[in-house]
Amino acid sequence: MQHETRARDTKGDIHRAALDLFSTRGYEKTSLREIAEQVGITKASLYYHYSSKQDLLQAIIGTFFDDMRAVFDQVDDQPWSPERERELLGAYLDVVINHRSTGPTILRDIAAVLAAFGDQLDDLIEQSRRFQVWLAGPDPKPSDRILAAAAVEVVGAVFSAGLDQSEVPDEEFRTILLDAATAVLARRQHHR
Amino acid sequence: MQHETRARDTKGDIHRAALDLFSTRGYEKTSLREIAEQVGITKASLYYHYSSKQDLLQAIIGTFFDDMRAVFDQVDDQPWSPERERELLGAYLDVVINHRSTGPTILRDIAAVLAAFGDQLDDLIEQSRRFQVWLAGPDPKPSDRILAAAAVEVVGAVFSAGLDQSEVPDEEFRTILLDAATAVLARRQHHR
DNA sequence: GTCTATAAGGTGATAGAC
DNA sequence: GTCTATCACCTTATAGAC
Repeated sequence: MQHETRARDTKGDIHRAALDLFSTRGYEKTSLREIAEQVGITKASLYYHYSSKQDLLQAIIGTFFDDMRAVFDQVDDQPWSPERERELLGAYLDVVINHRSTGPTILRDIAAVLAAFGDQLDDLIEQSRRFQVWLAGPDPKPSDRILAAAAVEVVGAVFSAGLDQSEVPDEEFRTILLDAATAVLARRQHHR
Repeated sequence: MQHETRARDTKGDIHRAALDLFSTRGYEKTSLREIAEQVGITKASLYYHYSSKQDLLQAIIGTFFDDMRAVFDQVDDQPWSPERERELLGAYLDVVINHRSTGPTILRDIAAVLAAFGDQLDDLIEQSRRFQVWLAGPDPKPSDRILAAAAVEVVGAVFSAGLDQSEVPDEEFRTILLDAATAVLARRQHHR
C-alpha cells in the first residue's frame, strides 16, 4: 500500500492519455510526444514510467485481457446453472463495458496488438471457446452451441455500436445487452 | 462464357483445396506443395493459375468481401422497412454462411489478411457500419443502434460457434441465427 | 517523364545532469 | 522523477541529372 494518497499519479495520467489518444487517433498515428504533451511532461519522463510504446499498449490492453481471463476462470469453479449463467454473462459484459474505450484500439490496430500479445492471444481464444461451450448449458445440442456463441457475440456490440460514454451510459448499455443476450439464450428451448 | 462445360476445373480445385487447408492448418503453416499435392498437380502448375500464395488468399477471401459489399450496397437502394430489414439481414446471413469455411482462416490469420487487404478493409468496415445504422431503423434512439449492432454481431456466431458443416447444416444455421437476430431487433420496442 | 540525391522534419528510444 | 540533449531511423518532399 505505497502512496495511499499521492499528489500526482503520473503513471495513471499517462495511461489515461494514451488510452484516449489510441482509441481516437489509433496506435500507429499517435506519437509519444503527443501523449507526453497531453500529460504535461516530456517524452523522456514518459520513458521513465513505460519502457516502450508497446509496453504502454500492453499496460492498456493487458488489463482488459486479465479481466476477461478472470471471468473465464470462473467457468471451472462452479457447475452450470441458470443463475450462474446470467451471473457470468453479466460479469463478462461488465468487463467489456469497463474497457469499452480500449475496444476501438484493439479493432483498429489488430496488427500492433498481435505483435504485443501474439502468444497470449491463443490462450485467450481457447478460454473464450470454453466459456462459450459452458454457456450452452449441460448436454448441449448443436443448436444450443450456436445460440451460446450468438449470446457471446451480442456482448461485442459494446465495441461495434460505435457509441461513446457520453451518448450511452454504462448502465444502459449493460441492461440492454444483458437482456438481449438472455433473449438469445432463451431461444434454446424453441429448438429442444 | 468460356468453358461452359469443362472436363476439369483445375483453378477451382486449387481454390477448394487451399480453402480446406488454410482453414484447418492455417495460412502460414500451409505450403503450396501441400496444396498442389492435394489437387494432384505440380507446384509449377499451381503458379500458372495463381501468381503467388497471397494471390490465392486474395481469391479465397476476396469473394467473401465482394459478397458482403453486394449486400451492404443494397442499403442505399431502398429505404428501411420491416420487410426489407429481415430480407437484408437474411441476405447478410446467407453470405456469411456461404463462406463459413473461410471464417477460421480469416480469424486465425488476421495478420496475413491484413497484409493482403489492408486498405480495402477500411472501406468494408465503414460499409458495415452504415449497414448497422440502417438496421437500427428510421430515427433511431441510441438503444436502437445498440440492438442493431447486437443483431449484426449475432450473425458472427457462424464463425465463433466452431461447428462445421457436418455437424450443423447451413439451413439449420440460417434458421436459428436469423430468428435470434430478429429476436434481438424486436427488443427495440421495449426501450421506446 | 523518370530516376537518384539530398534535405527537412518527425519518430521511438537512450544518456546523463539535476 | 523529470529534464535537456542527442541518437539512429524513417517518411516526405524537393532538386536536379538524365
